[in-house]
Amino acid sequence: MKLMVLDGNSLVNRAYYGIRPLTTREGLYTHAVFGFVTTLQRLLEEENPEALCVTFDRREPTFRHLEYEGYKAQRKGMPEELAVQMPVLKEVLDAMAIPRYELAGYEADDLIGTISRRCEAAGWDCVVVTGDKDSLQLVDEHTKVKLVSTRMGQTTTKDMTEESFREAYGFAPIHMIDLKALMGDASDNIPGVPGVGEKTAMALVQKYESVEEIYRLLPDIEAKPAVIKKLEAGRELAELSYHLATIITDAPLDFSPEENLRQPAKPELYQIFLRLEFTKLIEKMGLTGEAAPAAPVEDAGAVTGACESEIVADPARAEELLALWRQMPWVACLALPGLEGLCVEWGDSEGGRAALFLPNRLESYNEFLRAFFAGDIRKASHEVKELTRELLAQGLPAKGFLFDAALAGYLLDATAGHYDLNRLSVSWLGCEAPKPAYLAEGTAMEEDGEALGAFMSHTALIGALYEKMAPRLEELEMKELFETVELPLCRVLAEMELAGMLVDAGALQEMGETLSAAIADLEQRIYAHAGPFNINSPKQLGEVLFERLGLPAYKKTKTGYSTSAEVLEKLRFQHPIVDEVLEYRQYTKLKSTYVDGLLKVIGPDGRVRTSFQMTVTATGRLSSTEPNLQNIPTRTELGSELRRMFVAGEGNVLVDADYSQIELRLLAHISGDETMRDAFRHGADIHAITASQVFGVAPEEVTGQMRRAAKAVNFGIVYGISPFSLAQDIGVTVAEAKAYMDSYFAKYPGVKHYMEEIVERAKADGYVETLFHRRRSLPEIKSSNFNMRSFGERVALNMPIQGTAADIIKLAMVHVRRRLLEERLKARLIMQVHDELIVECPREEAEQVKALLTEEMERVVSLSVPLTAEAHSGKNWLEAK
DNA sequence: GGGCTCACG
DNA sequence: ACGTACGTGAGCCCG
Repeated sequence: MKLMVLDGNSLVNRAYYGIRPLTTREGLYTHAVFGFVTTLQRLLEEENPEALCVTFDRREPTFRHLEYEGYKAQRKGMPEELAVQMPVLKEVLDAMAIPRYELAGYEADDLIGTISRRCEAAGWDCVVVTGDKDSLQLVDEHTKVKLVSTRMGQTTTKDMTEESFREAYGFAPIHMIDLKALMGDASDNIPGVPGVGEKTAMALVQKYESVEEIYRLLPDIEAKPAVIKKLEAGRELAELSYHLATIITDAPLDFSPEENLRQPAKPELYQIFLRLEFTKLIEKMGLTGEAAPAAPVEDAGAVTGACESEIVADPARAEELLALWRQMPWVACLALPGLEGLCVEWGDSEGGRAALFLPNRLESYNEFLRAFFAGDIRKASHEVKELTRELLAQGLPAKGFLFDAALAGYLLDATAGHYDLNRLSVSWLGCEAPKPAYLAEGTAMEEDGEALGAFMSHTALIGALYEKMAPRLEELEMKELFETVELPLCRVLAEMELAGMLVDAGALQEMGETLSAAIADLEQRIYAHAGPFNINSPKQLGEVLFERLGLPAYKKTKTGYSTSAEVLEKLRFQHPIVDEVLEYRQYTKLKSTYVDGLLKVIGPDGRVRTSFQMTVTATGRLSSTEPNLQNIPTRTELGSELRRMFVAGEGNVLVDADYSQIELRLLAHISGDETMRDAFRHGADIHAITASQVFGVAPEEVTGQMRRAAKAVNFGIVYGISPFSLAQDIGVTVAEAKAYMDSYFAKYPGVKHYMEEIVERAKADGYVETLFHRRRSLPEIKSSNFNMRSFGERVALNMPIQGTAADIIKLAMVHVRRRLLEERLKARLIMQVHDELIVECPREEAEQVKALLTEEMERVVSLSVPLTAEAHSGKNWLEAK
């Protein structure tokens, strides 16, 4: 029989510091609990013990504090963000039916010592799990210690048995106490012998095993005279430390191993995990809600109100309802994929009402949709961009949306990650949405009561969400952003997605063949140096470069040598294989990601259609998937050839317009720095100006080198760079980089002031926002963890700038679309790449479109510096740049 | 599925 | 001393 005992305090600390915050709802910290539970799951799989328990420290002083007032004196209390998670963790453990032990006057360690000895007495084996090496003294024939460590977000465990301990340390585990008695322990403030460090202590214990023995033989031991002197002087402290370092094994604990046999989790675990939004864990552990007793959260019906429902089969009834809805302030609606059904929900004096429309039940289904989406009925829905795309694809109108629950969820918490109806309902309504049975494969809605019910409940939830979220949007001053930017953008993006970009498949194919030949050639040349291996495998490549060929390895990753371009660049002149690998990498990237990747998704009409994601980025930018058209190469000449493959249709051209230096202009505007503002007002080359300022030379004396460095500083500032990273980026020493930054801040004091102020404000408010009030909450900025806090500070600097730029181009897109329609142009927006818009239009419209684009882009907002855009046209994307 | 690498703004 | 730039998505390897 085997019992596993966890050091609760030690493990929760590892979990807290080990992983990045996964905040669920604003201000609710859960990641340490999450980390603890995932680690526990893994440990259980690994060890599969029959019994399990957890021990915790108590706040009360222990004998160690009483006997030595310095004990753990310098140790700071638990950070607030962790402290608030402790009761949650205990609640989770209780729900998992895992016994936990704590005892006033004893540390978790002492309870573990006691438990391990009781196990042994009962003939059980014991596995101690902790991150603390102190417990190693408990290791013996029946007790092993699993040491948990967290590096770079990765949790690893190391088993220490009697044997492996002896191998690592060269003495028996029990003498860990002696080691600590000699060398002390800074983290617990145990003194040890002054002047004796780890090395000396190790050597002594390896030779003499115990403190007692050392002092018995003193002064005739094998050690330097100085050491012997120190030992003599430090005898009392060594004995005290020995006492402090000894883990208690006979605490008066009410414990016997059989009471800790593993038991199934209690049903409330599901509810707790749901509340904490541990959806992954719910899935992994196979928890279900059915097992839950009277739920602490309400069910959807209670929130959305009882619902009277009908399936509408009579065209006259449909007309009647349409007329009714036109009179109402709003209704909620949800469509099935492919518009294979529509549910509409509204409220009257009786309560909730729902009507269901299905193509095979209502003869006039299509006409009904046409009327419903014509624009005179105000609709709240979910994922309006997707719905709009379906409607437009079927030639139907898509007007009159006043709310999108997913978009609202995103604006209210841009880092939540997912905005499906269940998540939103849990966060905003405190209820669970039924499983979307209507999305199951092969569901015939009419016969499937469960599917119908879920579909209607979901529609009702949209209404409830609207009522809950709309006031909140208003409170946070995001109503305008929502109504004038995000919602109208759904239509713009849906049209862009449907339009797609025309790709010259033949030319792309040809480029692929050229690349294949070059790749094959490089492959042979690389093999000639090193024999055949998989060049695409960083592991194999690392072995070849750094072991077989003996090149110096500058950098390591978690799993081995780094073979990144950054590392290879440094090795270029040491072996010809390096350049070949770099070239090979470049070609294979182009071939597999772009040539093959794009060829795979070209539609029958020769066009590729991306999906724009509106709810992904933390800053408000869009993202592009399947395929990602926002990362088509441009930085290298060969790569930019790919842009030649994106062409305009017959008789058309592409017009490409991009904002010039939008982020730096926003920095100038937001920070109010006069020097930077003046530079932009005078239309100067900002990087050259910065260079002349930073390096203290006349503008005409700025060299290319200086301008490059200044450009890197300019960009770096926007990201909250450190001198170290700037040095890395531009290849100077850290001191030089620091000097550049210092003179930068001296020349642009407004920028420096902004950086300090925004961080301070973010700390006070817990969030940052853009000029248009788009918000990102920043719980990490108050963290006591240096890395987490630093990350928060950089985000605080960057988000208002990147996010405002995103707001601006989104608004420009809405305006551009409107103008193109107003001016009755055939031109259509087809692409957006963060600061760049692409329009496809008949050749004759090109000049007008260029003017229209720059005009609309520039007049979105009036800043204290000019906001400028430039437009070009051409037969393909490369030419239009 | 996570890690590495690399493409973009 | 810490560990070292913001925001993304995709392909490949490997366990």
